[in-house]
Amino acid sequence: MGRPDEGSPEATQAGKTRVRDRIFDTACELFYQRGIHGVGVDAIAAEAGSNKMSFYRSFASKDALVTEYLREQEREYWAWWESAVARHPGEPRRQIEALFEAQLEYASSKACRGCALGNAAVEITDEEDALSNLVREYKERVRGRLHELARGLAVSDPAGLGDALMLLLDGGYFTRLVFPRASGPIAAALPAARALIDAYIQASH
Amino acid sequence: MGRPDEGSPEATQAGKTRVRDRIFDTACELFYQRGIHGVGVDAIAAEAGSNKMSFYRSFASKDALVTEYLREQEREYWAWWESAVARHPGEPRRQIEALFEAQLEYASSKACRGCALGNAAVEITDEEDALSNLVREYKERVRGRLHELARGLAVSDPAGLGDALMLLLDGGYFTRLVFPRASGPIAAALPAARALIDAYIQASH
DNA sequence: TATGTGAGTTACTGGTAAGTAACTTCCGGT
DNA sequence: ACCGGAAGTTACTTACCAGTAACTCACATA
Repeated sequence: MGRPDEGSPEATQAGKTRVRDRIFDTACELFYQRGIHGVGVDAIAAEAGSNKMSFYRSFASKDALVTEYLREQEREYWAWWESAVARHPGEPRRQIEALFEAQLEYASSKACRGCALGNAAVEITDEEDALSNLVREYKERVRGRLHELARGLAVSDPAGLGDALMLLLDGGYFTRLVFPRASGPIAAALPAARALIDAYIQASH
Repeated sequence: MGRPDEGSPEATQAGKTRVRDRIFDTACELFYQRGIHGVGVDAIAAEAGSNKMSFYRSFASKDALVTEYLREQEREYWAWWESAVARHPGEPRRQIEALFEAQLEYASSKACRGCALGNAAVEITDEEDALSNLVREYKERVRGRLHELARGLAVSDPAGLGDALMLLLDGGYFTRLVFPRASGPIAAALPAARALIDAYIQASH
């Protein structure tokens, strides 16, 4: 039945290949596209060419899967961030611009449904929830990184600039849910970021 | 059982007081706080001190209720907008600032859960859906109004400025879901908007 | 007093979702 | 040939949710 290739037959950690991974990848895809509450484990398992029992052999609960999903999204996000930023080491201004360029490029793809973690925050309504904390910590890290980048510029209010950049970034993700591809206001994010940087630099004499 | 007061006993339009309205108000509250998919009609009716049957006497379906909810949210949003803008007629710059001031004030309240319509866009996953169109049209109207305001300023790229302002606004709503009250980046929106306006004006000679 | 209407109550259908039980099948290594 | 584990299958429980049926109650008005 067209099994995918089988790499190392190690029985250690790499042995947990296939089914679990197939299910997980499918879950990530579906959670992102249809929302966490919008897709059940049955649908996930079926879409992965498996079934519910195999699902529960790999995951303790749907909640556990969602947790892993969010962690994976964060991992991918930082990889994306790192790869954008790595092109201009030691040049915070270029790094910020690269982030906005990369965001626009990503937003232009059809599969883009905005920010996975941010979207989750809409669905996760209980603020005491572990998932809520996960999202919160992620957003705080993003904020911290932007503050850091802003601190690399010669501005007197790096926190203000970093926060402003975060608003542009998240505003882009949020509006992308409604405006297809790059037809929405997200296309204005990069020039706005540039203008903001200049303005905050000038305001610092 | 503690019935609320009864005003005009008109049998015309004002006669549809009470239950339907109680249910509707409760629904708006719950949809906003817990999400559209996060609350059932049973819970709404019960919370309104009524029951499911009375609910279905007033609303054709949950979907119909959700539609009305979104329309009501949009109505309230424009009322909010108008009241902020009305304080500075003929002064687009002050009007924009007033919007950001009002947003920050609103975001500082505990009940704030960001943008109701935008949040709905996260939950409504089917782009062909009537609700999707409702949200899309709303966001397009907001964008149009911001373009309009920007056109009132002496800038060569009003669309760019309007879009940038929309990103700040929506970024504020989006991040508000995660950061309590005004502790998040939303506090930086007003100064950033001011800086952007100045920058776009200066860029136009 | 009759009557209609708005509203509450109970109980149901049908569907979907999370999670479990018990069994079978396939396959790789010994 | 045997065994163990990983995966598939069927069927179940429990719970929730949208929507409906049939009935009752309170009451305001003509």
